[in-house]
Amino acid sequence: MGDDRVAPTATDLEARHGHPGDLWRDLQARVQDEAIEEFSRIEADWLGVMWSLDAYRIAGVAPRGMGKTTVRESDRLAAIYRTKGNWFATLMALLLQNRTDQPIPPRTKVQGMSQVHKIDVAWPAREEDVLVCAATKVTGAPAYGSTPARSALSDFSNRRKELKFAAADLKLYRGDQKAEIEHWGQWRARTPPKTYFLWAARLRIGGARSDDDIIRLALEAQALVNSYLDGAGLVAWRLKPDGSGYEGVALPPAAPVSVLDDVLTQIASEIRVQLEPGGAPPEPLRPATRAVDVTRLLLDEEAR
DNA sequence: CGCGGAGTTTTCTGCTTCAA
DNA sequence: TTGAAGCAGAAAACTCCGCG
Repeated sequence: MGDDRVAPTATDLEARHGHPGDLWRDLQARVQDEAIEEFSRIEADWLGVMWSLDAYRIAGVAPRGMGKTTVRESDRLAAIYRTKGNWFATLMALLLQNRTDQPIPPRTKVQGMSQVHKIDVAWPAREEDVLVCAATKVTGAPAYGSTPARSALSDFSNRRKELKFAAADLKLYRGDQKAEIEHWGQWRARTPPKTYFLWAARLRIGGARSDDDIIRLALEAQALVNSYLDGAGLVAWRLKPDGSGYEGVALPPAAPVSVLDDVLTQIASEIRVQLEPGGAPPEPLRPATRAVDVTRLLLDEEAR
């Protein structure tokens, strides 16, 4: 994509790279219709969606028929681009639904100790006393215009804090009355919900800035597992050497975290273990007392 | 009681700023 | 140069409310 070339139009982009919204719809339909359970079976499709979306971003063109036309095109494109995280969350929920035969709607509200969280993947599908949670993230973006490529690790410190807070707040919801003095690691391991992190990352290669190293990503994910979470899975991709598309990047054999499908398997088996003999999820356990009266907090906030 | 539109809240990724 | 912190702006989800 030389700078001296005339900027491609939406028609050019669609002919060469497909339409990201259509590709996403097709992928979603395929996962549902074929009851697909493994991400590896659709990884190429996912990379195709990402490739198409990134092509539009690089060209500064908003995909046809997406977003509101009243919004300026650059803003609309940016907003559409930000939805890729929702697409990935939806995809993970669908795969897990197919693996468990349990309804798993994406982005459900779940009550934590101090506030309600919106959790990408939660089971059972209810607001209280959820037993299995997974947060998903999509990070990394190509360079466009004068903006340099964004590293897959950019902003990770913030995302990390959100993940830690959500995990701890959800576990604190039950308001454990035993209040025994015990090691943090033991408490978090035995206190529901189980929490997982599913990370999709576009690795930055070449250019003025340094490459993204998949080992670094894996170490960051592992640090979360060591301190807060029950598992983390990673899928990473990068530009093909000939620039014709994206290719998956394999985790090194000794990598501290797992590939996505391994963690999906882990989550699915955790769900299966907790199912009642009849195939229903256990009844929610309501805390006798809430450590924080959320209603009061909201009122205080509004009264400002 | 259900429907639909308007308004509000939450969440998303990435940009800017600042300091070490 | 790098990373922490805060913010931006739109989409999606949710809530509210009037109406028949």
